Amino acid sequence: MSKIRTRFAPSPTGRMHVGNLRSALYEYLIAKHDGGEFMLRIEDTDQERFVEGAVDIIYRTMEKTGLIHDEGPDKDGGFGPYVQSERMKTGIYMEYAKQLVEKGEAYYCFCDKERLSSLKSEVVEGKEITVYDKHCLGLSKEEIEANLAAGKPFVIRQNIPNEGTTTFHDELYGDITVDNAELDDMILIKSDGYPTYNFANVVDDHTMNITHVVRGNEYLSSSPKYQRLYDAFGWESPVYIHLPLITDENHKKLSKRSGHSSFEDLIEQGFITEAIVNYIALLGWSPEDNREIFTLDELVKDFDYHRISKSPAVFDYTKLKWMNGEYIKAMDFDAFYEMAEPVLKEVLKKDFDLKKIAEMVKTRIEVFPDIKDHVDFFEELPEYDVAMYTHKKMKTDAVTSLEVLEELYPIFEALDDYSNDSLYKTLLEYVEKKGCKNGYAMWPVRTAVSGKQMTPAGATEIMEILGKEESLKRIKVGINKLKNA
RNA sequence: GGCUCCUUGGUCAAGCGGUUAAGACAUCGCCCUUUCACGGCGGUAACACGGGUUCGAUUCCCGUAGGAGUCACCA
Repeated sequence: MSKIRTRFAPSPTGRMHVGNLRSALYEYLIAKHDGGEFMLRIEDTDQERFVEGAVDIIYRTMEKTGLIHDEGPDKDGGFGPYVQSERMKTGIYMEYAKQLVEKGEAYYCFCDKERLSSLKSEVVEGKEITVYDKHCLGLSKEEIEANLAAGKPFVIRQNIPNEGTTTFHDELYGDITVDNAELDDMILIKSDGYPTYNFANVVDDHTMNITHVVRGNEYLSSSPKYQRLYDAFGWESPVYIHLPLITDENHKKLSKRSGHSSFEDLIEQGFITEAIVNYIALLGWSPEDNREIFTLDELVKDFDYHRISKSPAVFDYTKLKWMNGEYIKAMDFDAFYEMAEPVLKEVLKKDFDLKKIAEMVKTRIEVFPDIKDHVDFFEELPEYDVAMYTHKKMKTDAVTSLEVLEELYPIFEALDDYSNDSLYKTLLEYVEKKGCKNGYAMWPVRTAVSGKQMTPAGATEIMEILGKEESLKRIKVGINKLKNA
């Protein structure tokens, strides 16, 4: 068998949807696992939905995620042009459409919007469902010529018989058969001369030698029509691989409303590219072993498309966050700091040792914005409740937070070396003298000095960062709080 | 509504006729500790239902139910 060739064929309409990104990933993986070729084709046949700059988003995302194409608009591999609007200028689509007309597999249609909307239609769940009545199929050659000569706008429709069935084969779903009567005569060429996605897709996949057509499950129901097109042309059909849908927590197709439906959304929310790629690879596919953390190269090596699942997968934001956390923990410190620094600077305006703080926080966050909540107390002591001084494990009242803080205050006041080592030593000495467990001293100090339930470091580490003056000030605040309680 | 697809814990999922039905996230508990967090250990939790086929069904077949997708001069 010849080399596998897959393609990613997005339309430039905005951000990169995670469903699209996963399609691109799988298309890349399927080709690369087999040493094949991965191609990028821009499907911009919809003039109205075209968004300025969207093509750049596509390039940028592909490069960032490492899904490097072998051929594309910017990399000619001999099958160009790779942009459909440019391909159209070569006349390819019209040419093939006319071929179909010759064969009786397609026909000109001059029906206008009014007639179309007067067709028997049914409204189901707010959607209008109309089936074209083949009205123009009955036009004589003369009538067609006359209409064309008169410059009457037209479309070209696929001619699907009302009888019989059509079957196509999907690698994952097997043979799927539908009654032809279910299939509408879809438009191949629009009145503006552009091909529809449906038609351009088939023509391009064939003329660009695509061997494996990998796409979302939402195309499953229109695939029989595409199959008929291949058959009508007498072309060998490609291997079809339809991917299970990615849904939101309500099991509906992931939409923009979810707030994390695009790659850009996720990047803005502080996720790492590698983690995103890794996570979506596992939405609909699993390896033979139990591994979950994969680099792109490792995925290429392990990816067997026969293991792609058929049922839809919920996009689990929580698990993505966990995975992102794993990636952050595995990052080397310099790379981490580079990404953490801007976030730290957002909340920390005073003169702190940011690197030290970054180190504290590295193993505790899942996404970068988490940093803020972990470190904001350094900047300013938050309002906190005295109740935080009572710890559930400190049942005994033998040693109270108040007495600890009051006794410790003068000790810390007398201390000049505010390094963590020195502070810690001092605290331990106190504990020993006092004859209580470490926690009875550590807990109130940490609380006083941070005002937080949860901190990225222990009491003395925090004091070191804060410095003597601020530390004492905060302990004083704590003492007052406890006195007034 | 027609058509098509899907159905293992809350979520991702392994399983492909015989298993104590993996693992991960989440959740809960315990341990550790500068008594939080991080980390370690453990627990709770699933084969949608009903018929077949079979010595034996989570696994194969058929129904039912539920869910989803699709039905554009959008892709």
